[in-house]
Amino acid sequence: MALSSQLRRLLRSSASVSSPPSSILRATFCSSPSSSAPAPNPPHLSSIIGDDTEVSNVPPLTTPKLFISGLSRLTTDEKLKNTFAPFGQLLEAKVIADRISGRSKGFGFVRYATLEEAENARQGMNAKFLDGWVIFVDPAKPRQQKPAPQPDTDSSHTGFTSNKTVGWCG
DNA sequence: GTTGAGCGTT
Repeated sequence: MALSSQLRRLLRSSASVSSPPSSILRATFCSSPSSSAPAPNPPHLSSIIGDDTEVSNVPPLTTPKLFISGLSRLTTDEKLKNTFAPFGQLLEAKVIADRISGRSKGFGFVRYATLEEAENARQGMNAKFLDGWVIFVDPAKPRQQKPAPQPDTDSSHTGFTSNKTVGWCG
């Protein structure tokens, strides 16, 4: 069954999904009654505890491209597109599949026109169900650039190719 | 025929 493996996957990343009990964190900040501590730099508790912002404060996205992970292997591009379409204008929606086997790798990318749409889709579809699997929406990292910039064609015009292997005297 | 870590074929 897919549920068991999904549960295992959820257990792995439970740190970023489950909201930790705030009572424990607040208890940590309770200063001990021992007044021996001079506390030369009293911090503003309001800035530490914060408002209602949970520990996983969602920072604004810096890219309209989103990385969708946890996809079902049956989920395809269109399903992804239809799922993320209501959140904004999709410029791209693709499920990455292995070119050899042709099957999905279980993750994909969606790109919106603006950051707001991406933010909306992220907060709307993160840790939600798609094809029976819990998907995760995260900002995508810039794709691998071109590997070989090819600075110049060396050893083409000089003719100085060290063909002879340098043999170590050792 | 699916068994699950992670960032793409152009």
